[in-house]
Amino acid sequence: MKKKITLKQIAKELDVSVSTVSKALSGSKEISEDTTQKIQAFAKLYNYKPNNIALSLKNRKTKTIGILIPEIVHHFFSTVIRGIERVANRRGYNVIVGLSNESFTKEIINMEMLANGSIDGFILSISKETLLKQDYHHFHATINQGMPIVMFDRVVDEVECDKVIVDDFIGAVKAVNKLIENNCKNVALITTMDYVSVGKLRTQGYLKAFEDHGMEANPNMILKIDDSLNVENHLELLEAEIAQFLKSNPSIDGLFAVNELYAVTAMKVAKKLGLKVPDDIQVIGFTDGVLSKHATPSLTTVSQHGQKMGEQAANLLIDRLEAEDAEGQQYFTNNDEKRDFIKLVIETEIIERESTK
Amino acid sequence: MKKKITLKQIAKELDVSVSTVSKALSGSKEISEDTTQKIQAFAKLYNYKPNNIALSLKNRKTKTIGILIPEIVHHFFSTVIRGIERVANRRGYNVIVGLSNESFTKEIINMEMLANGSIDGFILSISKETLLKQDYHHFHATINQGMPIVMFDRVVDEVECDKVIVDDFIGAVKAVNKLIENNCKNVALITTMDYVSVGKLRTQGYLKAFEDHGMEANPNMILKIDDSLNVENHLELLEAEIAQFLKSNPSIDGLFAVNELYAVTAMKVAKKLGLKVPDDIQVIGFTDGVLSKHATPSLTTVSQHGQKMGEQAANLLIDRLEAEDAEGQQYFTNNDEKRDFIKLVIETEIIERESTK
DNA sequence: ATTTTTAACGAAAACGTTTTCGTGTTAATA
DNA sequence: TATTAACACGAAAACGTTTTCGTTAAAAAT
Repeated sequence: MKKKITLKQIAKELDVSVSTVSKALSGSKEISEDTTQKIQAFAKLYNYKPNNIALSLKNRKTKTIGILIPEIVHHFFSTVIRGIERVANRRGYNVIVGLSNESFTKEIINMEMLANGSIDGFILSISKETLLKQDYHHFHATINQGMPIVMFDRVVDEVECDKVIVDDFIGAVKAVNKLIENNCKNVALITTMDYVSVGKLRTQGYLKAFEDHGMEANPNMILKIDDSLNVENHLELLEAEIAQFLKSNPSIDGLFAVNELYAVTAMKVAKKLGLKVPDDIQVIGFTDGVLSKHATPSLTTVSQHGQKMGEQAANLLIDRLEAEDAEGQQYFTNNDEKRDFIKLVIETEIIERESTK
Repeated sequence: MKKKITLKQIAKELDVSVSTVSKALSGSKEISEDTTQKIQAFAKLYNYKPNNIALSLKNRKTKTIGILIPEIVHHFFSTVIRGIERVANRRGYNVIVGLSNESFTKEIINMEMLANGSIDGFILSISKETLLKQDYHHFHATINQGMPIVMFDRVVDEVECDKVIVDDFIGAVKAVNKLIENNCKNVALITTMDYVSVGKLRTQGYLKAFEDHGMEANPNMILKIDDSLNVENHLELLEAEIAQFLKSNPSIDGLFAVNELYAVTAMKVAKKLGLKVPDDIQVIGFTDGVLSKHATPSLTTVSQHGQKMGEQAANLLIDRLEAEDAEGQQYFTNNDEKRDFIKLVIETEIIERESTK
């Protein structure tokens, strides 16, 4: 068991100083060719690699970025992570993951755990509980400590930072427009409670589409699901609620759901009620995940391009980190002139499949 | 923008030495009550938190564990991560994630990137390409450097380390047994190429079940999919292959697939061919993911308990890390008496749904 | 009154790097 | 020959901690 070798050990072994070894390895021409060769050979032989922690301490930057998301067993979030990891890796960064589990407290604990030097910046999506409480002090606190944050998907105006979101509003408009143009006379909506910002926006998009067509939305055609109780484990409840909804609104011939689970479940329920998809009822969901792709019939969805979101978020963060860097060199500044924060909007795209005509 | 405060700054501010501050904060009774109080108050006021990197360097351990998996947009792997994160967090560890993307090279790069001090140990699942190449030198190398590895799911005998796997073999046997006992006369198998160890084991389980029932397996009833080309993006190909398979074997009335995608796709194809599930053909998959749960009909599957695997893996790793620790204290040893490596087997469980009778 | 103990604190090393600034030797210049 | 320049290297500081070992002054014991 050969423990990793350090500069000091190389130095002792070769009877030179630590500084000489360091310089030789970085190819400084301060060191003679002979010694350089000797040292490099030795280092290669013992597979020397500089210790990351020591470098982090010295450089006061860790080259790792922290991801903080509500849940990882979730197609959308995992695609975002994949996107982040991709550009992070390409740009020489590592990625450390924290899970809030939709809990306010766990979000805070995780942030504090990571904010103490372990990472250079955050990429996060706010937990539902935090959204509900509207308590954002922990975000402000870490930003004030000089640690940049990039928020994605579930963002909030109260926090000043870079953001990357999907145009939930327009996406919803497009989806509902499509249904209306496909000759649906009664387009219903299945959505979440309003405190989840994205649910709210998608609902507004639904309403806007009606308005654009000079139609009036019927409140009875809107089903709000309370997903405070974990839906995944209470599928029957969800199904029952949707069945009830569909039965009491038999005229529904088009359906827009704010996530794919609702959409797929609705299709399932519709089929059980003897409705044909898409002949009797057309369905569009939001979030293009596995379910949409593999459902029967496969589901037309509004794609969020999670991976792209992740990539953009990572680029935003790293850009800012490296800008700070360069800046710090020049004038050691407390320039409080508010730097502009960027809000990137990723365009949605409707992926047409079998659940619409 | 208040940058994080350090011991040194506190010391200067309060006109004491750094050591005094450190001791006071840790409640050492070497320091008088007065000064302790003063220092603690000041520290709390400025929200002092020790710098993790500095601690890591000093203690020569980072309290973070590295996860290296082939893919993250994958229900099984993300449940495993969730499990790891759960116990890691509970036991005071962080989690850093690397993605190999099923690539041998990326696996190596990622390992090297993390092995240089960033983490205390690995939890990983081997990439397909590595499995194919059968080149495990990078695992041996990092183990030799004294960094423990725990492998899960895709493991390999050639590497000596802790492992946690699912009883793929028995799981498959159970599944096929169930089909046979449900009166299927011709149970088919859809599997992967043999180099993916789990696919191989599940195939063997299929064969064993036949043997147990005194039946002979028919090679024509086994479809081996070459998933070297990314199946997710070539769904039509997969469907075509399965359709061809089902058509040329019309007697099939039971089907076991080594993953849920194959199973769900097979159900889809079967339905298109006019077969009723489960009346004409019963289907069981492996891996209990979203697809299984939400397919219509919902899919009976062999559950792998990914979260549990993750939890166990994390516990194994941390146990070993902390054992090393305690040991290192006592005798500064190169005790090469081989420490026993543990291989945990997580029991599978058949989750019955609508695709079987 | 002298020695010993105790209390309260500080100096310095160590973890593994990089980098700045010397410093001594040799070679080139005046 | 005396001065300067170039070369090759080492010492030390710094990043932020913790911990060991002094050290000083006061309190206790002799």
